[in-house]
Amino acid sequence: MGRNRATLADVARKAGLSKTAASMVLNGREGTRLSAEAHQRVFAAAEELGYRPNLAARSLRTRKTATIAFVSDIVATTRFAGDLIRGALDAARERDHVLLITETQGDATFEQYAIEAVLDRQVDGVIYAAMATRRLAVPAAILGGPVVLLNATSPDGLPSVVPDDEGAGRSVAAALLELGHRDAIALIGRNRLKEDDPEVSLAARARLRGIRQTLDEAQVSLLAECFCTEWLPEHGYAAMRGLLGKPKRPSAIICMNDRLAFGAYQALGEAGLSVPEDISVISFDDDPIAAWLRPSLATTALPHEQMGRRAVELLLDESAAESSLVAMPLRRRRSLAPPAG
Amino acid sequence: MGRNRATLADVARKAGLSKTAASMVLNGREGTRLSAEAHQRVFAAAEELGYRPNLAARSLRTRKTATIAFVSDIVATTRFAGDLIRGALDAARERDHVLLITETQGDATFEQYAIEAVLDRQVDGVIYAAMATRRLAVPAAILGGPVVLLNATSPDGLPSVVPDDEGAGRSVAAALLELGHRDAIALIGRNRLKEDDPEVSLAARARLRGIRQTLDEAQVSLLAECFCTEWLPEHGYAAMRGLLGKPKRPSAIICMNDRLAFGAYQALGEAGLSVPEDISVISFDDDPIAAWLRPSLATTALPHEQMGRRAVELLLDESAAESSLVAMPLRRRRSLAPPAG
DNA sequence: AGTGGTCGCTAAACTGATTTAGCAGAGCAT
DNA sequence: ATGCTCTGCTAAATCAGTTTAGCGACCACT
Repeated sequence: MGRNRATLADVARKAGLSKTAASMVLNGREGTRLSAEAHQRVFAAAEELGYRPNLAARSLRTRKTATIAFVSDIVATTRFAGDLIRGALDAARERDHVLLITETQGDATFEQYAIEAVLDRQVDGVIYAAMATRRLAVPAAILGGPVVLLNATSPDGLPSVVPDDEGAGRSVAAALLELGHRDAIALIGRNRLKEDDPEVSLAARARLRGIRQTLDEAQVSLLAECFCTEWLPEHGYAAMRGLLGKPKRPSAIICMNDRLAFGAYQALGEAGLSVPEDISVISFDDDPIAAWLRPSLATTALPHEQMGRRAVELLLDESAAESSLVAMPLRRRRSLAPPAG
Repeated sequence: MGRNRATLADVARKAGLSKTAASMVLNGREGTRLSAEAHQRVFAAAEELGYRPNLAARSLRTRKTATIAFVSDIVATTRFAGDLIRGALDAARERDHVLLITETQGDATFEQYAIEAVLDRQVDGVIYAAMATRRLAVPAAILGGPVVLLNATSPDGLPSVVPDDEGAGRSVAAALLELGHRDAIALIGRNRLKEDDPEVSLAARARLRGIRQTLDEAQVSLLAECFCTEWLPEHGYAAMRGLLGKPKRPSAIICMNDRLAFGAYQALGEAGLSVPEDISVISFDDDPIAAWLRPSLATTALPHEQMGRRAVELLLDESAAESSLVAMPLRRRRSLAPPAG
């Protein structure tokens, strides 16, 4: 891989100058008194030889690698990881950096290994990412350098990038109120564990808070709240069936995520009810299936790609703010309508 | 990030030996005649100082970085990328390597940049991955070192890892024949572009070949074949509606992927037909939605994680074979039943 | 007593960049 | 003529490892 590359010494020789001169010219150093002609010669030589600096040699001296570590708990199990990574990748490229990716799988041994691996490679900074928005403890070892938390917060008050779930909760509730839904709104996806343990999820509580706040302001209270042990389609299905078994049928359903909503759609379909004519449905995440459902599902998007970008910005740009709350835009789709009757 | 780390010189000093001795002991070099006691002292000193080698310095000399580049066309748009990466990540960790990830977005400028970025960092090898199984041309620049194609093949005959789509086609057809379906099997998802241009897809043609081969052997021919411009739910939906409008209703449907099948389910639901009582459905990919559908969808799994692993093995393990075709296991689920009547 | 071999270890070169310290020559003032 | 500053450039040190070449002590053998 890349043997016989021209070295700085080759460039200097070809230009008839010293390595020092070549190095300074190529690095665009200010304040050197090298002649315009010397600049020309160095650039020409570098061009001609196709010179590319050996980054190992450079970072040995400078302790900079133009490399960022992206350490996450779980890469694969969620589709969202891809977007997070892609955003970070883009922003890193714009800043001439590259991403070193490792995964801890939530395992202490792997985490230890991952941290050592990236520190050994002298990365310029670490993005510590969680796949579900949550609070976590950052290993002390990486606190020696710049760290940004992505989709997570920590007790240490490190800079972090998280989605505005509370705002999303407000948007969702407001969208229903706007259409005239009031006393027949039901919620699917309450979950004690997610709501009470910030190390499991910060999203559940924030979404709920946003929903409650907006409904309270309109003096509306929920018709029903269904608890689900997980946020998967089967749980949404079961919850929806439960709701349909009750005397008062809801006019609108808020699901805590799109997968629950998918399950709810299935139950509604079986019961012969139509979305949105009989019941409106709105949700969170903007999983691809939201757009695939019939009718398409209104939801609030987790802007993962933008979050990934933001993390790199916080890490590398001096000017960037300390932390950031990324808005979750509402996607108005076919699953919303005014209440029937 | 990792300043004041102990150096090899520190370890040597503490052990009362030379850097040479320390280096040799720590690298477990055979054939050195260093005493057992010297070994002890070096290990003790390294342990005590928490010594970790500076990889930049090491790779400057050895031209090895224990880093693999994972260059892919598109990371984000498909969920599968995560699994591919995760498999590679795991296998890399087991071999004490780390993954440098870049994305070309199918853009020549970005590709150029990505290639340079990884070559500058002297990666030990490159995994060149495509998100849809296809044929592609590998940039000449990376041919200087080990390269493995992942989910792709190239005219250069480089080692590659691809799923056995033809085998999957056979499994799918065989599963239906086994249940007694014969003259009323329809296919959804024919697509000239995907079938004819290997730079777009290798999967479509291979799947089709597998299906045809198995049906031919049983002297069965397809009842109908629907063409779709894309393999998305809406196209599956439209195709299924088209089929239901014809005089002879199919007893089983083969969809070229799970998203098409999802669309087909929607059309069947609207038409008041049940899967699998009225119509069996089987498909390809094992997208997470396959398990979420009601009834759960039988499909053949793209073993992305295993493919990621395999690519690293081909790249780093001497013993590994040249190329590999990874089996796509059949997932038998609820969407299959014998033909009605 | 001289020679050769093994043992246990080390000095120094080397990788390819950056950076510090400083040199030679020109121009100018005293 | 001497000292001073400025210009344009370079030698050498440095980063932290790996690797080559070889040194001195000791033993055995003739």
